[in-house]
Amino acid sequence: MNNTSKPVYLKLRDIISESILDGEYGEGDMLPSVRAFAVEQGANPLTVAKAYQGFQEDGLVTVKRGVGMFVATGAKTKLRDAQRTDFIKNVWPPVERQMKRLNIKLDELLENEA
Amino acid sequence: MNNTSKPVYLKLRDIISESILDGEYGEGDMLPSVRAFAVEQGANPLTVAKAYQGFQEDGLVTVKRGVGMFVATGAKTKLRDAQRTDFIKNVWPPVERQMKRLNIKLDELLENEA
DNA sequence: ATCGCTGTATTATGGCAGTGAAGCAGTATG
DNA sequence: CATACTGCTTCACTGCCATAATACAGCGAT
Repeated sequence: MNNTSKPVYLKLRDIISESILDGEYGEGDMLPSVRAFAVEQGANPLTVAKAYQGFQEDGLVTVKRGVGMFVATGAKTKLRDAQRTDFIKNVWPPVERQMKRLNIKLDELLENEA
Repeated sequence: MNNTSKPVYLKLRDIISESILDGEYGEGDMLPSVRAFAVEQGANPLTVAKAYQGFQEDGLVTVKRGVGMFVATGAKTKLRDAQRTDFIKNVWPPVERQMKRLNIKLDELLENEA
């Protein structure tokens, strides 16, 4: 499948991103600890740490060693902008190319839902 | 990048797919030999063979041992249908989900080209 | 039959990514 | 200081990808 073949740490990264974007974790909130999140997701603590690592490199979370990881100020906006840019630059172009090549119209895609 | 991180044999597979879809290799035409295509693409013959292997398993190419590999009858349609199904089932849904989450409208995407 | 092309199988090697187990290091609280 | 939480570092295992050298097997033309 598409989701099955994806590395765990990337899937975790997506879960966290979505949680922040959806407001489940507001700015200043503490994220679940590495171990807690690992148990919750049935993953290895180290794998969770690897997922978290990317966020702190991007300045989306603030790390207080010995305390926890907190959603940085402006993280939601920053994350949204980054994902929008990535989508428009990297995700959409190949999708559009494939649609053209296969002659898939937007109509066919939008019918499939209410 | 997106293209750089992709395994070589998958990239080769894509190149061949596009060539067939675009009619560069018509039905009945012989595909480049493993060794020739390897030189052309700067890859290893074995890697090319691995790329070709998937096509014969899907019945898209006919193998004449000692002669070469030929585009099967109906391959173009078959390939097109398979890719359309895959696109609609596996590619589009996550794209659409992300567009909703990031509030990206189709208008923004379609402006960027003539 | 021989030569030159075709695809295929075998085995081995190097590199890299993902995952995992244990232990180290920092901080708050008592 | 002791405890219990936090993140983080180190070492090792696994599997996949790519490459390589070599050999084998089928076909066509000379």
